Amino acid sequence: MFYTYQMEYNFSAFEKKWQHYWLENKLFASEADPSKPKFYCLDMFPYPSGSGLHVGHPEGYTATDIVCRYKRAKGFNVLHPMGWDAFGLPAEQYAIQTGTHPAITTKKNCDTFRRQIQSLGLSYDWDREINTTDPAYFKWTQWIFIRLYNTWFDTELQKGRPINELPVPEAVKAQGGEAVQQYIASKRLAYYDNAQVWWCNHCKTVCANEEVLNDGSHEKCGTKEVERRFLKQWMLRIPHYAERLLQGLEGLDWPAGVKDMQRNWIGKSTGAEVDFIVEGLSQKLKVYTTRPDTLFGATYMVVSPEHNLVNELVTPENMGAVDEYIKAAALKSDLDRTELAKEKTGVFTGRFAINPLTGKKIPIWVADYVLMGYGTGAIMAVPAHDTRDFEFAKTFGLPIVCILDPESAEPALREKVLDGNACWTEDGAYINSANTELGLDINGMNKNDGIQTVIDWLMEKNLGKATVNFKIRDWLFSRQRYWGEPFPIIHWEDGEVSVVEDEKLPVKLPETNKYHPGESGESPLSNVPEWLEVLDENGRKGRRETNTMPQWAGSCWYYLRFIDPKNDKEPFSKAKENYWMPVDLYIGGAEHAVLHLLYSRFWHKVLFDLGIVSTDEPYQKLYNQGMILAFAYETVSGSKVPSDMVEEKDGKFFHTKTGEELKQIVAKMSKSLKNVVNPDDVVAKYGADSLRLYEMFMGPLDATKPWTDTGVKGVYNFLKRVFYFFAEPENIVNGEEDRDTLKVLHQTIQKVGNDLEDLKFNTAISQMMIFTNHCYKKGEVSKSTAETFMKVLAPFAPHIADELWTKYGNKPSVSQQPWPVFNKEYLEEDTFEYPVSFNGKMRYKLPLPIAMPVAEIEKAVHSHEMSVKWIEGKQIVKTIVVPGKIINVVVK
RNA sequence: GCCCGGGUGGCGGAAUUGGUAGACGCGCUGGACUCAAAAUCCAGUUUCAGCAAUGAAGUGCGGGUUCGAUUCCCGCCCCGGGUACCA
Repeated sequence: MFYTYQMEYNFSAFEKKWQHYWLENKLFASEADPSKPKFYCLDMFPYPSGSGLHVGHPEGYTATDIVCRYKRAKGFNVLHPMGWDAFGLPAEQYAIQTGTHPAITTKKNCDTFRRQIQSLGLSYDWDREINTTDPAYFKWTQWIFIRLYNTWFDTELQKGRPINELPVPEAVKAQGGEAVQQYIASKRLAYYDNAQVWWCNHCKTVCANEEVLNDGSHEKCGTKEVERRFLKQWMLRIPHYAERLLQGLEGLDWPAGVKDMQRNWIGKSTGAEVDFIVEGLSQKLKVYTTRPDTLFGATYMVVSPEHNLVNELVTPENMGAVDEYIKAAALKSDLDRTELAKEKTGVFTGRFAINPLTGKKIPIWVADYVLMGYGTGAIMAVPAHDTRDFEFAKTFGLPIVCILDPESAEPALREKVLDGNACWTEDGAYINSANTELGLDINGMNKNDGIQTVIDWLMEKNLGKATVNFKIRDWLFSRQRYWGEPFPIIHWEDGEVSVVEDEKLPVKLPETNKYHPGESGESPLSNVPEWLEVLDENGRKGRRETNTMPQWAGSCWYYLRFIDPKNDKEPFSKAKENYWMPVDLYIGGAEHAVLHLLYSRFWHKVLFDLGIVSTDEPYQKLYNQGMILAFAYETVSGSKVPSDMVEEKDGKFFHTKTGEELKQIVAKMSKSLKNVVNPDDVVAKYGADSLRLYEMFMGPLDATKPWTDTGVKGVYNFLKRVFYFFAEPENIVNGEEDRDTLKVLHQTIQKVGNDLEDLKFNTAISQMMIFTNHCYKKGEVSKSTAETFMKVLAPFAPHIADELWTKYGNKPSVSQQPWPVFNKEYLEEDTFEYPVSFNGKMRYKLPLPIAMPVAEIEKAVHSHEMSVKWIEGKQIVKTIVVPGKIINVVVK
């Protein structure tokens, strides 16, 4: 049925209708079907906060939704799920304040999020919705933890293996059962140990290294109340997978920046370990260096204050000073150490080591610029060629010996370096680097050859060996909180630690009304004796682990559960996993570039090694959506002014109270600036299609961009124009389509399709606007053209597309129609309007047959009346003709 | 400091492998419709000069390669993100 009069674009009259239709008819439900190509498209599932959706969420969700709708039209079997990463602190803090159980808050927040997401017309398969706080879900999180606990990493095979395959050395076996257990524990990927950890006094919990920002604040709460504590904690040996995690990046279609960040975080470095003889001590001092080639220039050594040889190294007369220094260093946090990086501190131990190459005595110092957690916690210092050592040597007047001539440096700098008055870390030619007695001479060599030669020599003389080091540390995996997955672990009174059997999972959270964590790191779970205390069949007493898992746990494997979310026999069916994995497109914020994505890759690789999943990597293509910002206002002095205190006059901004002129800036949306945009309001005012379209039209998906209400109005106008034109029966005619219209239509089919493959939504929308503008100029199009356009528009604005599609007498839904095939014939032209340039400047345009030979084109250009004034009095040097592109005449 | 991005009209942003700079949208200006307004439609809109035709300049700055550079190379400046004594 056609409209018989021009109707308003009354989106609210049909958006809800179509959303219900899609949902009720399960249009977007998908089942594994090996006969069809699959496409697994995933959003980073949200933490359902109490404040609801903000406009940043729909950005990524709309992008994936458009891709999914497009891929379905292209014949793919699409998996597109949504769920909730619902463990976390806010619900628990709320519980502490109000006594409301976090499960209640969480459910309410999830309901809000679901309602908001559904109001955007996103094509999720809601039958697959999951929630990390659901025992039916975290049963399997616990199950995976047990797998981690029961896995060791075989360095030789570079592969995780079941713990029962771990070869135990005879020497350990000889020491008895306890030693064997300890040995096994030392190899498990999950282990329980005393660790120096970050403790947040505000959150009353420990946090991962990764969660402490470099300004010393806690990522989760923003306070700077973090400090070091020693606590018994669960740790995961992610460094065992460092090399695999690094190598795995190679084949992934990820933003280069994210790969770089992961590489930096893993922090692989190659170098050598070198043993130094210490005067008057039987133990040798082992250092790690990436520059073994500079051994000739090592003039002193430094051990970190926590080094286990410090007490042996320090001589009686230096004991007092060293003790004092170590105590002071222990009180400093890593942050303090870093902040004071400008001024190096340290103290002499009184002991000397021998430089194996020069034979000279070199002093051993203790200094906190050497960290215990990296390498061996001791270094050889080469002040001439390491900036940190140089600063230290300058501060304490230690000798600086240049052993690498900076040939490429400017003469003045080179002079200073040679004299030991400047530091040089680049390449050059070695000097003072030979010891003929020991058979080593690298003088004249460059850095690369020098490093290799010295390493070979060290190996040969048994003084050291080539070594690889990683920055990445063990992952602190427990939190002293209530609202998290309980560990499936029991500590028995006899000291044994055991995991809960698979059949007894999940270990659920107990009911309690005391959510307060203890002052000294006991979890709220330790206040629930009936849950805490257990007995085994022999009457042995045990206590459950009271820590809970960090929020990262649930998100480490959720993409796998989406594949088979209702399975209560196993985490997911092997066959389905085999069909759907890997995730083909994963879109989310760049803030997860390291933590979530690295943790998740780690778990996945373990599961892969154990044969539980079929791919080595979980996410094939990753894309980060940019942040959506808002305009904000500040005074000349830089203080921010809330948006409701600002008025605009002639493009300038003024304070409503003081009249002061204000500067418009771009900032994050915040309650205090009163510039937060709520998607619900946008949907109410302009409709879901407008919100979707605007989010995509703002700019490239990965760009950071400011929200403007006039921008929303822009795409809303576009949709109105679409509606007015395509809902008007007089505009839609029967019969053959006009050639011009076919051309623009097929350009649009092609451009939109290509842009979607590249995630270039903004230019795709622009092309649809061009098509619509063309239709207005023409005044009418054929029914077939209108229907084709609806198929192209449908992924972006599915409600209006289905509304118009059915008005043409078609059965719903247009989203089940195949993507239109573009026909190249319509795009071909027999003439091309050449831009004619003289010396590279475009001067006029000349339409010529596309098939015209180059020689004739030249003739036509040279003889053209417009060319006269550019050629007159000059000589034509040459004429460049690129057929179908440009003509450039070079004159002199 | 180091590693990634990015600087294009009044604004958001377009420009295959180097080939018409400013698509599309916002805003603005003018016109149509209207008693009027809103809505809608049509036209114009990089800057400067000119009534116009047209000309000159122009993609952060300075050089270079090229018939031709937003695109490639060298040296800077600014903005955003990450990271930071990792030997």
